[in-house]
Amino acid sequence: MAYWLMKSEPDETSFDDVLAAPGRTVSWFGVRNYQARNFMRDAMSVGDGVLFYHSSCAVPGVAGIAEVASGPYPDATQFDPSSPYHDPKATSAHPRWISVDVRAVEGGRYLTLAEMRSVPALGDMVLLQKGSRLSVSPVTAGQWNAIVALLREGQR
DNA sequence: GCCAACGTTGGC
DNA sequence: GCCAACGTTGGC
Repeated sequence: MAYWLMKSEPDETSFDDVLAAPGRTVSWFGVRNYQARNFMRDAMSVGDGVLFYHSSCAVPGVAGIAEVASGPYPDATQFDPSSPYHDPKATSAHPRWISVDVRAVEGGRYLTLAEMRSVPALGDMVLLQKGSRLSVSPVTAGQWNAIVALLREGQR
């Protein structure tokens, strides 16, 4: 079992939006970076743990725990000329970008990026490296356990 | 809104 | 295949 951190802009899709979605599941579309795509296509498995991260917002941080709920399939928005994620070089015969389904598992308190930076056990996280801007990044088991413990602090 | 860092594009 | 120019990301 592997662990991942996936970034979403909460104005577009927040963790609460996923909790409210049918089956608590959404399609993760719009990834347009090859490294992030390759993680999703080649390394993710159904059941992998996902830290749901809110980016490009007033207070970035981890909003909850989710899981990978499907294998990879073509991202429909790449074929849609009216979508901001449209890719004119992608065809249905040769799709370039993929999606996976993500299911919300558990909320928690909001763990801010600033707090994550203060936790020594998280110092090696890909997310926290200088210049890192991958929208999908791997998380080690140790990092995962530390973050899950922090998310559960003060929760009933 | 700024800007550092990174990724992509395209001329050569 | 190099690399300058440009575009994007994302925290602050």
